[in-house]
Amino acid sequence: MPQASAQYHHGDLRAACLRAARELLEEDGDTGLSMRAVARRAGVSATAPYRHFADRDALVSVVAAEGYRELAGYLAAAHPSPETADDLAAVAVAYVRFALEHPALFRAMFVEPCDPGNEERVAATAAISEYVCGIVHGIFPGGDADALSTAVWALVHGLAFLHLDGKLDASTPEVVAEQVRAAVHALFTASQAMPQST
Amino acid sequence: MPQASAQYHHGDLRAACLRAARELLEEDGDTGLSMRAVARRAGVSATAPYRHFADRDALVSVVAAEGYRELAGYLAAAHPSPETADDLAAVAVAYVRFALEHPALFRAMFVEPCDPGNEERVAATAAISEYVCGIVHGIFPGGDADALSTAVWALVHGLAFLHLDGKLDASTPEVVAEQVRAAVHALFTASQAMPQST
DNA sequence: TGTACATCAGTGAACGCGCGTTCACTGATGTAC
DNA sequence: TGTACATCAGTGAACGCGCGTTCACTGATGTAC
Repeated sequence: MPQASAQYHHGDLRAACLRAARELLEEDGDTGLSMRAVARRAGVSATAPYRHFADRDALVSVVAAEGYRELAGYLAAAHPSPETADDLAAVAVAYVRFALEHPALFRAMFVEPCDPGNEERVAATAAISEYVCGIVHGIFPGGDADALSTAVWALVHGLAFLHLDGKLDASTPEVVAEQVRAAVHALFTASQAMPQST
Repeated sequence: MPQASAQYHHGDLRAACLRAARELLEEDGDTGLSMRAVARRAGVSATAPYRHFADRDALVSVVAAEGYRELAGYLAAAHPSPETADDLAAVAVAYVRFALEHPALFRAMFVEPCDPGNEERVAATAAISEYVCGIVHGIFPGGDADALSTAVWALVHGLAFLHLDGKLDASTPEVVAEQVRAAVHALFTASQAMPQST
Protein backbone atom coordinates (compact mmCIF):
# COMPACT_ATOMS: atom_id res chain seq x y z
CA MET A 1 0.00 0.00 0.00
CA PRO A 2 1.73 3.19 -1.11
CA GLN A 3 1.83 5.87 1.55
CA ALA A 4 0.60 9.29 0.51
CA SER A 5 3.55 10.95 2.27
CA ALA A 6 5.24 13.62 0.19
CA GLN A 7 8.65 12.46 1.40
CA TYR A 8 8.75 8.97 -0.02
CA HIS A 9 10.75 9.54 -3.17
CA HIS A 10 8.28 11.49 -5.17
CA GLY A 11 5.18 10.41 -3.35
CA ASP A 12 3.00 9.51 -6.29
CA LEU A 13 4.79 10.13 -9.52
CA ARG A 14 2.20 8.28 -11.53
CA ALA A 15 -0.50 10.74 -10.55
CA ALA A 16 1.93 13.63 -10.92
CA CYS A 17 2.69 12.55 -14.48
CA LEU A 18 -0.97 12.40 -15.37
CA ARG A 19 -1.52 15.82 -13.82
CA ALA A 20 1.46 17.19 -15.73
CA ALA A 21 0.17 15.69 -18.96
CA ARG A 22 -3.21 17.29 -18.44
CA GLU A 23 -1.65 20.66 -17.68
CA LEU A 24 0.49 20.50 -20.79
CA LEU A 25 -2.52 19.64 -22.90
CA GLU A 26 -4.51 22.51 -21.43
CA GLU A 27 -1.70 25.00 -21.98
CA ASP A 28 0.08 24.12 -25.17
CA GLY A 29 -3.07 23.14 -26.94
CA ASP A 30 -1.41 22.35 -30.20
CA THR A 31 1.68 20.27 -29.55
CA GLY A 32 1.63 16.56 -29.00
CA LEU A 33 2.34 15.18 -25.58
CA SER A 34 5.91 14.07 -25.00
CA MET A 35 7.32 11.93 -22.24
CA ARG A 36 10.16 14.34 -21.72
CA ALA A 37 7.84 17.32 -21.37
CA VAL A 38 5.74 15.43 -18.87
CA ALA A 39 8.82 14.49 -16.85
CA ARG A 40 10.08 18.07 -16.96
CA ARG A 41 6.73 19.36 -15.80
CA ALA A 42 6.60 16.84 -12.98
CA GLY A 43 10.05 18.01 -11.89
CA VAL A 44 11.64 14.66 -12.42
CA SER A 45 14.30 13.13 -14.66
CA ALA A 46 13.34 12.28 -18.23
CA THR A 47 13.31 8.59 -17.55
CA ALA A 48 11.46 8.48 -14.25
CA PRO A 49 7.98 8.19 -15.83
CA TYR A 50 9.04 4.88 -17.35
CA ARG A 51 8.73 3.41 -13.86
CA HIS A 52 4.98 3.99 -14.16
CA PHE A 53 4.19 3.86 -17.87
CA ALA A 54 5.59 1.29 -20.25
CA ASP A 55 5.86 3.83 -23.03
CA ARG A 56 4.36 7.01 -24.39
CA ASP A 57 1.35 5.19 -25.74
CA ALA A 58 0.48 3.85 -22.31
CA LEU A 59 0.54 7.33 -20.81
CA VAL A 60 -1.57 8.80 -23.59
CA SER A 61 -4.06 5.99 -23.26
CA VAL A 62 -4.57 6.66 -19.58
CA VAL A 63 -4.95 10.38 -20.22
CA ALA A 64 -7.47 9.66 -22.95
CA ALA A 65 -9.44 7.35 -20.68
CA GLU A 66 -9.54 10.10 -18.05
CA GLY A 67 -10.82 12.42 -20.74
CA TYR A 68 -13.64 10.05 -21.63
CA ARG A 69 -14.73 9.85 -18.04
CA GLU A 70 -14.63 13.62 -17.75
CA LEU A 71 -16.63 13.97 -20.95
CA ALA A 72 -19.21 11.58 -19.54
CA GLY A 73 -19.40 13.83 -16.51
CA TYR A 74 -20.09 16.88 -18.68
CA LEU A 75 -22.89 15.05 -20.44
CA ALA A 76 -24.50 13.73 -17.30
CA ALA A 77 -24.31 17.18 -15.72
CA ALA A 78 -26.04 18.77 -18.70
CA HIS A 79 -29.22 16.82 -18.16
CA PRO A 80 -29.91 13.83 -15.90
CA SER A 81 -32.43 12.16 -18.20
CA PRO A 82 -33.05 13.93 -21.49
CA GLU A 83 -36.50 13.41 -22.92
CA THR A 84 -37.07 16.12 -25.48
CA ALA A 85 -35.23 17.76 -28.32
CA ASP A 86 -34.34 20.60 -25.98
CA ASP A 87 -32.87 18.18 -23.46
CA LEU A 88 -30.90 16.46 -26.14
CA ALA A 89 -29.68 19.82 -27.43
CA ALA A 90 -28.43 20.64 -23.94
CA VAL A 91 -26.43 17.42 -23.89
CA ALA A 92 -25.08 18.22 -27.36
CA VAL A 93 -24.02 21.65 -26.16
CA ALA A 94 -22.18 20.03 -23.27
CA TYR A 95 -20.32 17.70 -25.64
CA VAL A 96 -19.15 20.56 -27.80
CA ARG A 97 -18.34 22.70 -24.78
CA PHE A 98 -16.13 19.94 -23.44
CA ALA A 99 -14.26 19.82 -26.74
CA LEU A 100 -13.75 23.57 -26.84
CA GLU A 101 -12.74 23.83 -23.21
CA HIS A 102 -10.25 20.98 -23.54
CA PRO A 103 -9.26 21.05 -27.19
CA ALA A 104 -5.94 19.26 -26.86
CA LEU A 105 -7.39 16.61 -24.57
CA PHE A 106 -10.28 16.07 -26.95
CA ARG A 107 -7.87 15.70 -29.84
CA ALA A 108 -5.73 13.30 -27.85
CA MET A 109 -8.82 11.24 -27.07
CA PHE A 110 -9.86 10.88 -30.66
CA VAL A 111 -7.00 11.68 -32.97
CA GLU A 112 -4.03 10.01 -31.32
CA PRO A 113 -3.29 6.78 -33.08
CA CYS A 114 -5.74 4.52 -31.38
CA ASP A 115 -4.49 1.36 -29.78
CA PRO A 116 -7.53 -0.88 -30.34
CA GLY A 117 -6.39 -3.24 -27.62
CA ASN A 118 -6.18 -0.77 -24.78
CA GLU A 119 -8.86 -1.82 -22.33
CA GLU A 120 -9.32 1.47 -20.53
CA ARG A 121 -9.90 3.26 -23.81
CA VAL A 122 -12.25 0.70 -25.24
CA ALA A 123 -14.28 0.69 -22.06
CA ALA A 124 -14.42 4.48 -21.92
CA THR A 125 -15.52 4.72 -25.53
CA ALA A 126 -18.14 2.07 -25.04
CA ALA A 127 -19.48 3.97 -22.04
CA ILE A 128 -20.02 7.11 -24.13
CA SER A 129 -21.59 5.09 -26.87
CA GLU A 130 -23.99 3.37 -24.49
CA TYR A 131 -24.84 6.62 -22.80
CA VAL A 132 -25.88 8.19 -26.09
CA CYS A 133 -27.74 5.06 -27.06
CA GLY A 134 -29.59 5.09 -23.77
CA ILE A 135 -30.73 8.65 -24.25
CA VAL A 136 -31.90 8.02 -27.77
CA HIS A 137 -33.70 4.88 -26.69
CA GLY A 138 -35.50 6.87 -24.05
CA ILE A 139 -36.57 9.55 -26.50
CA PHE A 140 -37.45 7.28 -29.43
CA PRO A 141 -38.48 3.92 -28.05
CA GLY A 142 -39.75 2.79 -31.44
CA GLY A 143 -37.07 3.96 -33.85
CA ASP A 144 -33.88 2.37 -35.08
CA ALA A 145 -32.07 3.26 -31.89
CA ASP A 146 -28.66 2.09 -33.06
CA ALA A 147 -28.66 4.09 -36.25
CA LEU A 148 -30.15 7.09 -34.53
CA SER A 149 -27.69 7.14 -31.70
CA THR A 150 -24.85 6.81 -34.18
CA ALA A 151 -26.32 9.79 -35.99
CA VAL A 152 -26.60 11.83 -32.83
CA TRP A 153 -23.09 11.02 -31.73
CA ALA A 154 -21.75 11.85 -35.18
CA LEU A 155 -23.67 15.10 -35.21
CA VAL A 156 -22.22 16.37 -31.95
CA HIS A 157 -18.80 14.97 -32.72
CA GLY A 158 -18.76 16.71 -36.08
CA LEU A 159 -19.92 19.96 -34.54
CA ALA A 160 -17.14 19.68 -31.99
CA PHE A 161 -14.43 19.15 -34.59
CA LEU A 162 -15.71 21.75 -37.01
CA HIS A 163 -15.66 24.29 -34.23
CA LEU A 164 -12.25 23.17 -33.04
CA ASP A 165 -10.84 23.44 -36.52
CA GLY A 166 -12.21 26.88 -37.10
CA LYS A 167 -14.69 25.89 -39.78
CA LEU A 168 -17.57 27.34 -37.79
CA ASP A 169 -17.84 30.52 -35.77
CA ALA A 170 -16.52 29.69 -32.30
CA SER A 171 -15.95 33.24 -31.11
CA THR A 172 -17.89 32.87 -27.85
CA PRO A 173 -19.36 29.93 -25.94
CA GLU A 174 -22.82 31.44 -26.36
CA VAL A 175 -22.50 31.60 -30.13
CA VAL A 176 -21.34 28.00 -30.21
CA ALA A 177 -24.11 26.82 -27.91
CA GLU A 178 -26.70 28.56 -30.04
CA GLN A 179 -25.32 26.99 -33.19
CA VAL A 180 -25.38 23.56 -31.63
CA ARG A 181 -28.94 23.97 -30.41
CA ALA A 182 -29.99 25.29 -33.80
CA ALA A 183 -28.34 22.38 -35.59
CA VAL A 184 -29.98 19.79 -33.38
CA HIS A 185 -33.39 21.40 -33.68
CA ALA A 186 -33.05 21.96 -37.39
CA LEU A 187 -32.35 18.30 -37.95
CA PHE A 188 -35.15 17.10 -35.77
CA THR A 189 -37.74 19.34 -37.31
CA ALA A 190 -36.57 19.07 -40.90
CA SER A 191 -38.35 15.96 -41.95
CA GLN A 192 -41.77 17.58 -41.78
CA ALA A 193 -40.94 19.71 -44.82
CA MET A 194 -38.96 17.10 -46.67
CA PRO A 195 -40.07 15.01 -49.62
CA GLN A 196 -39.70 11.41 -48.46
CA SER A 197 -38.29 9.13 -51.09
CA THR A 198 -39.38 5.79 -49.74
CA MET B 1 6.87 30.18 -69.04
CA PRO B 2 8.36 27.01 -67.56
CA GLN B 3 9.11 24.34 -70.11
CA ALA B 4 7.74 20.90 -69.37
CA SER B 5 11.03 19.31 -70.46
CA ALA B 6 12.33 16.73 -68.03
CA GLN B 7 15.87 18.01 -68.53
CA TYR B 8 15.53 21.50 -67.18
CA HIS B 9 16.82 21.02 -63.68
CA HIS B 10 14.03 19.01 -62.23
CA GLY B 11 11.34 20.06 -64.62
CA ASP B 12 8.61 20.89 -62.21
CA LEU B 13 9.72 20.29 -58.68
CA ARG B 14 6.74 22.07 -57.23
CA ALA B 15 4.36 19.59 -58.74
CA ALA B 16 6.68 16.73 -57.88
CA CYS B 17 6.70 17.80 -54.24
CA LEU B 18 2.94 17.90 -54.11
CA ARG B 19 2.76 14.49 -55.73
CA ALA B 20 5.31 13.14 -53.26
CA ALA B 21 3.38 14.61 -50.36
CA ARG B 22 0.20 12.97 -51.55
CA GLU B 23 1.91 9.62 -51.99
CA LEU B 24 3.39 9.80 -48.51
CA LEU B 25 0.00 10.61 -47.05
CA GLU B 26 -1.62 7.72 -48.88
CA GLU B 27 1.06 5.27 -47.79
CA ASP B 28 2.15 6.18 -44.29
CA GLY B 29 -1.29 7.10 -43.20
CA ASP B 30 -0.34 7.90 -39.68
CA THR B 31 2.79 10.02 -39.67
CA GLY B 32 2.79 13.72 -40.24
CA LEU B 33 4.16 15.13 -43.44
CA SER B 34 7.76 16.29 -43.28
CA MET B 35 9.67 18.47 -45.70
CA ARG B 36 12.59 16.09 -45.64
CA ALA B 37 10.44 13.08 -46.46
CA VAL B 38 8.84 14.96 -49.33
CA ALA B 39 12.25 15.95 -50.69
CA ARG B 40 13.53 12.40 -50.32
CA ARG B 41 10.50 11.07 -52.15
CA ALA B 42 10.89 13.60 -54.92
CA GLY B 43 14.50 12.48 -55.30
CA VAL B 44 15.92 15.84 -54.46
CA SER B 45 18.03 17.40 -51.72
CA ALA B 46 16.36 18.20 -48.42
CA THR B 47 16.42 21.91 -49.07
CA ALA B 48 15.27 22.01 -52.67
CA PRO B 49 11.54 22.23 -51.82
CA TYR B 50 12.22 25.55 -50.12
CA ARG B 51 12.59 27.04 -53.61
CA HIS B 52 8.88 26.40 -54.07
CA PHE B 53 7.35 26.49 -50.60
CA ALA B 54 8.21 29.09 -47.98
CA ASP B 55 7.95 26.52 -45.23
CA ARG B 56 6.24 23.32 -44.18
CA ASP B 57 3.01 25.10 -43.47
CA ALA B 58 2.84 26.44 -47.00
CA LEU B 59 3.25 22.96 -48.46
CA VAL B 60 0.64 21.46 -46.18
CA SER B 61 -1.77 24.25 -46.99
CA VAL B 62 -1.52 23.58 -50.70
CA VAL B 63 -1.97 19.85 -50.15
CA ALA B 64 -5.00 20.53 -47.98
CA ALA B 65 -6.50 22.82 -50.59
CA GLU B 66 -6.05 20.08 -53.19
CA GLY B 67 -7.80 17.75 -50.83
CA TYR B 68 -10.77 20.05 -50.52
CA ARG B 69 -11.12 20.26 -54.27
CA GLU B 70 -10.92 16.50 -54.52
CA LEU B 71 -13.52 16.09 -51.79
CA ALA B 72 -15.80 18.47 -53.69
CA GLY B 73 -15.34 16.22 -56.70
CA TYR B 74 -16.41 13.16 -54.71
CA LEU B 75 -19.53 14.91 -53.55
CA ALA B 76 -20.50 16.23 -56.95
CA ALA B 77 -19.95 12.80 -58.46
CA ALA B 78 -22.21 11.17 -55.88
CA HIS B 79 -25.26 13.04 -57.05
CA PRO B 80 -25.54 15.99 -59.40
CA SER B 81 -28.49 17.65 -57.67
CA PRO B 82 -29.72 15.87 -54.55
CA GLU B 83 -33.39 16.33 -53.86
CA THR B 84 -34.44 13.59 -51.48
CA ALA B 85 -33.18 11.99 -48.31
CA ASP B 86 -31.79 9.17 -50.42
CA ASP B 87 -29.89 11.61 -52.59
CA LEU B 88 -28.52 13.36 -49.56
CA ALA B 89 -27.53 10.03 -48.06
CA ALA B 90 -25.60 9.24 -51.23
CA VAL B 91 -23.67 12.47 -50.88
CA ALA B 92 -23.04 11.70 -47.22
CA VAL B 93 -21.71 8.29 -48.17
CA ALA B 94 -19.34 9.94 -50.63
CA TYR B 95 -18.03 12.29 -47.95
CA VAL B 96 -17.27 9.45 -45.57
CA ARG B 97 -15.85 7.33 -48.37
CA PHE B 98 -13.45 10.13 -49.24
CA ALA B 99 -12.28 10.27 -45.64
CA LEU B 100 -11.74 6.52 -45.43
CA GLU B 101 -10.01 6.28 -48.79
CA HIS B 102 -7.69 9.17 -47.97
CA PRO B 103 -7.44 9.11 -44.19
CA ALA B 104 -4.16 10.94 -43.85
CA LEU B 105 -5.15 13.57 -46.39
CA PHE B 106 -8.47 14.06 -44.64
CA ARG B 107 -6.69 14.47 -41.33
CA ALA B 108 -4.23 16.91 -42.85
CA MET B 109 -7.12 18.92 -44.24
CA PHE B 110 -8.86 19.27 -40.92
CA VAL B 111 -6.53 18.51 -38.09
CA GLU B 112 -3.29 20.19 -39.11
CA PRO B 113 -2.93 23.43 -37.23
CA CYS B 114 -5.07 25.66 -39.35
CA ASP B 115 -3.59 28.84 -40.70
CA PRO B 116 -6.71 31.01 -40.75
CA GLY B 117 -5.08 33.42 -43.18
CA ASN B 118 -4.27 30.95 -45.94
CA GLU B 119 -6.42 31.97 -48.89
CA GLU B 120 -6.46 28.67 -50.72
CA ARG B 121 -7.68 26.87 -47.64
CA VAL B 122 -10.30 29.39 -46.71
CA ALA B 123 -11.63 29.40 -50.24
CA ALA B 124 -11.71 25.60 -50.40
CA THR B 125 -13.51 25.33 -47.08
CA ALA B 126 -16.02 27.96 -48.12
CA ALA B 127 -16.70 26.04 -51.31
CA ILE B 128 -17.60 22.89 -49.36
CA SER B 129 -19.73 24.87 -47.00
CA GLU B 130 -21.62 26.57 -49.83
CA TYR B 131 -22.07 23.30 -51.64
CA VAL B 132 -23.74 21.72 -48.62
CA CYS B 133 -25.79 24.82 -48.04
CA GLY B 134 -26.93 24.76 -51.64
CA ILE B 135 -28.10 21.17 -51.40
CA VAL B 136 -29.97 21.78 -48.18
CA HIS B 137 -31.56 24.90 -49.59
CA GLY B 138 -32.77 22.88 -52.54
CA ILE B 139 -34.28 20.18 -50.35
CA PHE B 140 -35.76 22.42 -47.66
CA PRO B 141 -36.56 25.76 -49.23
CA GLY B 142 -38.47 26.88 -46.18
CA GLY B 143 -36.32 25.74 -43.25
CA ASP B 144 -33.47 27.37 -41.42
CA ALA B 145 -31.03 26.51 -44.18
CA ASP B 146 -27.94 27.75 -42.36
CA ALA B 147 -28.55 25.73 -39.24
CA LEU B 148 -29.62 22.72 -41.20
CA SER B 149 -26.63 22.72 -43.50
CA THR B 150 -24.34 23.08 -40.49
CA ALA B 151 -26.10 20.08 -39.01
CA VAL B 152 -25.72 18.02 -42.16
CA TRP B 153 -22.06 18.91 -42.54
CA ALA B 154 -21.43 18.10 -38.89
CA LEU B 155 -23.25 14.80 -39.24
CA VAL B 156 -21.17 13.56 -42.14
CA HIS B 157 -18.01 15.03 -40.70
CA GLY B 158 -18.61 13.29 -37.41
CA LEU B 159 -19.38 10.01 -39.14
CA ALA B 160 -16.14 10.34 -41.07
CA PHE B 161 -14.03 10.91 -37.97
CA LEU B 162 -15.73 8.27 -35.87
CA HIS B 163 -15.08 5.74 -38.59
CA LEU B 164 -11.51 6.93 -39.06
CA ASP B 165 -10.84 6.67 -35.36
CA GLY B 166 -12.24 3.20 -35.07
CA LYS B 167 -15.23 4.15 -32.95
CA LEU B 168 -17.62 2.64 -35.48
CA ASP B 169 -17.44 -0.52 -37.51
CA ALA B 170 -15.47 0.33 -40.65
CA SER B 171 -14.62 -3.19 -41.70
CA THR B 172 -15.86 -2.85 -45.26
CA PRO B 173 -16.95 0.07 -47.44
CA GLU B 174 -20.41 -1.47 -47.72
CA VAL B 175 -20.86 -1.63 -43.96
CA VAL B 176 -19.79 1.97 -43.67
CA ALA B 177 -22.05 3.11 -46.47
CA GLU B 178 -25.00 1.34 -44.90
CA GLN B 179 -24.29 2.91 -41.53
CA VAL B 180 -24.09 6.35 -43.07
CA ARG B 181 -27.32 5.87 -44.99
CA ALA B 182 -29.03 4.55 -41.87
CA ALA B 183 -27.79 7.47 -39.79
CA VAL B 184 -29.00 10.04 -42.28
CA HIS B 185 -32.37 8.38 -42.67
CA ALA B 186 -32.76 7.81 -38.97
CA LEU B 187 -32.25 11.47 -38.25
CA PHE B 188 -34.57 12.64 -40.97
CA THR B 189 -37.38 10.35 -39.98
CA ALA B 190 -36.95 10.60 -36.24
CA SER B 191 -38.97 13.69 -35.54
CA GLN B 192 -42.23 11.97 -36.37
CA ALA B 193 -41.96 9.85 -33.23
CA MET B 194 -40.43 12.47 -31.04
CA PRO B 195 -42.17 14.55 -28.40
CA GLN B 196 -41.60 18.14 -29.50
CA SER B 197 -40.83 20.48 -26.65
CA THR B 198 -41.66 23.80 -28.25
C1' DT C 1 14.65 -0.83 19.60
C1' DG C 2 18.76 -1.49 16.37
C1' DT C 3 21.01 -3.34 12.60
C1' DA C 4 21.60 -5.71 7.95
C1' DC C 5 19.66 -6.26 3.98
C1' DA C 6 16.50 -6.36 -0.12
C1' DT C 7 13.65 -3.62 -2.84
C1' DC C 8 12.73 -0.48 -6.25
C1' DA C 9 11.74 4.63 -7.46
C1' DG C 10 14.31 7.98 -9.49
C1' DT C 11 19.04 9.55 -11.81
C1' DG C 12 22.01 10.99 -15.48
C1' DA C 13 24.65 9.91 -19.32
C1' DA C 14 24.18 8.21 -23.61
C1' DC C 15 22.22 6.04 -28.06
C1' DG C 16 20.46 7.25 -32.55
C1' DC C 17 16.83 9.41 -34.67
C1' DG C 18 14.43 12.81 -37.83
C1' DC C 19 13.18 17.20 -38.01
C1' DG C 20 12.97 22.49 -40.00
C1' DT C 21 15.71 25.71 -41.65
C1' DT C 22 20.19 28.62 -42.86
C1' DC C 23 23.83 29.37 -45.82
C1' DA C 24 27.31 29.80 -49.20
C1' DC C 25 27.84 27.27 -53.22
C1' DT C 26 27.54 25.32 -58.21
C1' DG C 27 26.05 24.64 -62.41
C1' DA C 28 22.45 24.38 -65.91
C1' DT C 29 19.59 27.40 -68.34
C1' DG C 30 17.72 31.55 -70.84
C1' DT C 31 18.92 35.92 -72.85
C1' DA C 32 21.23 40.14 -74.70
C1' DC C 33 24.28 41.41 -77.84
C1' DT D 1 25.01 31.84 -85.18
C1' DG D 2 28.36 32.46 -81.15
C1' DT D 3 29.74 34.27 -76.99
C1' DA D 4 29.37 36.60 -72.27
C1' DC D 5 26.67 37.06 -68.77
C1' DA D 6 22.75 37.07 -65.41
C1' DT D 7 19.50 34.23 -63.36
C1' DC D 8 17.97 31.06 -60.23
C1' DA D 9 16.84 25.91 -59.26
C1' DG D 10 18.99 22.57 -56.77
C1' DT D 11 23.19 21.06 -53.54
C1' DG D 12 25.40 19.66 -49.33
C1' DA D 13 27.20 20.75 -45.05
C1' DA D 14 25.85 22.43 -40.95
C1' DC D 15 23.01 24.56 -36.97
C1' DG D 16 20.38 23.28 -32.94
C1' DC D 17 16.45 21.08 -31.58
C1' DG D 18 13.49 17.64 -28.98
C1' DC D 19 12.29 13.23 -29.04
C1' DG D 20 11.74 7.95 -27.11
C1' DT D 21 14.16 4.76 -24.96
C1' DT D 22 18.34 1.91 -22.83
C1' DC D 23 21.33 1.24 -19.22
C1' DA D 24 24.06 0.85 -15.17
C1' DC D 25 23.76 3.42 -11.17
C1' DT D 26 22.43 5.37 -6.33
C1' DG D 27 20.13 6.10 -2.54
C1' DA D 28 15.91 6.32 0.18
C1' DT D 29 12.66 3.27 2.02
C1' DG D 30 10.40 -0.88 4.15
C1' DT D 31 11.25 -5.22 6.41
C1' DA D 32 13.21 -9.36 8.75
C1' DC D 33 15.62 -10.54 12.49
